[in-house]
Amino acid sequence: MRFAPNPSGPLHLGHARAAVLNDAYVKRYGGKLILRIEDTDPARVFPPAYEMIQEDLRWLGVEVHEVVVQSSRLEIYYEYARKLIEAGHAYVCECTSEEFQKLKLAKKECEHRSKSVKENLEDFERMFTEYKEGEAVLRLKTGVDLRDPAMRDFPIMRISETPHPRVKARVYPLMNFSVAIDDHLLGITHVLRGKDHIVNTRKQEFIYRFFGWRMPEFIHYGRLKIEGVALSTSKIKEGIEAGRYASWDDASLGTLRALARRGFRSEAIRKAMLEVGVKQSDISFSWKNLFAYNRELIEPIANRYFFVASPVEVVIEGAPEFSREVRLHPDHPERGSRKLELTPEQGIASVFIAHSDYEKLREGSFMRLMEGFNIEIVEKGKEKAKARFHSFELDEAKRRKAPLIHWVPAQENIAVKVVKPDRIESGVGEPSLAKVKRDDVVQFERYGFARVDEVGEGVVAYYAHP
RNA sequence: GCUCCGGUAGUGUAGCCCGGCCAAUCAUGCCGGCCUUUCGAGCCGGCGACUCGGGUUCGAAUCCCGACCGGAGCACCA
Repeated sequence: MRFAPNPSGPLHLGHARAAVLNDAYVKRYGGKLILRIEDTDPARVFPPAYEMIQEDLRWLGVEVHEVVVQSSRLEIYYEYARKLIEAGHAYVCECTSEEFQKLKLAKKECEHRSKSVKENLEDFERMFTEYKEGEAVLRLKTGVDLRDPAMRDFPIMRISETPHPRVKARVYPLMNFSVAIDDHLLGITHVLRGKDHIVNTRKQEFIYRFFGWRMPEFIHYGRLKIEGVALSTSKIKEGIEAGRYASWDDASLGTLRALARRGFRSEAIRKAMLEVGVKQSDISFSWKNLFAYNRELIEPIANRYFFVASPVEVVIEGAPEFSREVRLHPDHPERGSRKLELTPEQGIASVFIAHSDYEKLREGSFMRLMEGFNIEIVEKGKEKAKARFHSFELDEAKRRKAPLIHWVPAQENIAVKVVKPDRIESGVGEPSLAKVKRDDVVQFERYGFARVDEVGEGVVAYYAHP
């Protein structure tokens, strides 16, 4: 089998489906998976992508047995093109695409179709020397009166004068030609790809027939619609150049490296893609499903911390001296604990709570600072509230169905920035966050899971999901 | 317009080829409960679908026809 991306950028969720599914078939039934990089359109080649694609596949756990780069195989395509011309199955056409389209729709042959083999062979060589880009293509003689206009004498070789980063060339095979030649020569027995290739499969069938080759088995799966992310590699590239995205792993992108940066595990992505399968109907991919799979994987490893987004100050009168060890993970005492502390001065201490919690408070509200104690709101201002210490007992809070709210001491805390797909949220985190390391996946209680991306003055975390 | 494909709960999926064991599977989601010092995890319960209309048949999610809806392709991109 094969996975055949364009080297126009790193892999995204759409590629992951093709890669994972092909990999899964190979692992299940035995065989070989070839990574074939299809770089026959010099205009769309992004040089770093050759390496990025392989990195992404390794991350995904896709086992590649062989790597083939099409630009290294141009001579092979030329050779088979000549064979086709010699057999009278192809001709060099000088029509412009508009002219040919008109003829094609009218089921009319163009004047170049009736040239002799000799003339065609000569003209083909001229594509390497004389013709300019757009002046000539090599067409396959499939018939101009075929039912499907798309099938009629489609082109298989063209000229591009855009320099190619890997090779010096000007004549390139078109996708349907190089794919058919390679699939056969590389011994591909099963092709698993998106249904946007169904028409291509029928085109490639002509080439197989002309050479008398046996067709591989084809499986086409439907489109994957993913809410809210840009998947088109060319659009992402534009966005990066225009400054809308910081890089290929910008939190708002659907690239695999963006997901990895946010703390997604490749196993979760594999599972989601395997679950989606190879149905030919289109599907709306739901993030919630992927979140659930990922949560299952990271929940056991993510230590808990308090992070307060958009902090608002609450001043507590009569606050007790308070210090307490709390588990880093409720189910894993062996992982140790973190210390929550509050040191009042003259009976007054101040904490930050999240703006979203603050909004729900009223004067007289009774609430509990998680892992701490119960307080009562005395006075609520716009940006600050006054509260009074009430009691220590958790039971009291439960009995009164008080909200349990996470908090951070106002005097001692760490600046935290959480980068989410749609915005960056700033806030403060508890002092023990000083101990987290880059790449740790943590859970900010009552907020969500995130991966630590940067530690220094403060902490920068990339948000994964709730 | 032309060529081709597909339609099972909010989402994904099993079942369809080989009709009965399907008043339809599993997961996720949502709602509720228990537990828990998270809106997390776990446990328990609930919600929720065969697009519609004909036909064949003793019997249809499954076979046939039509309608409707959705999608893909019709490039000198892959």
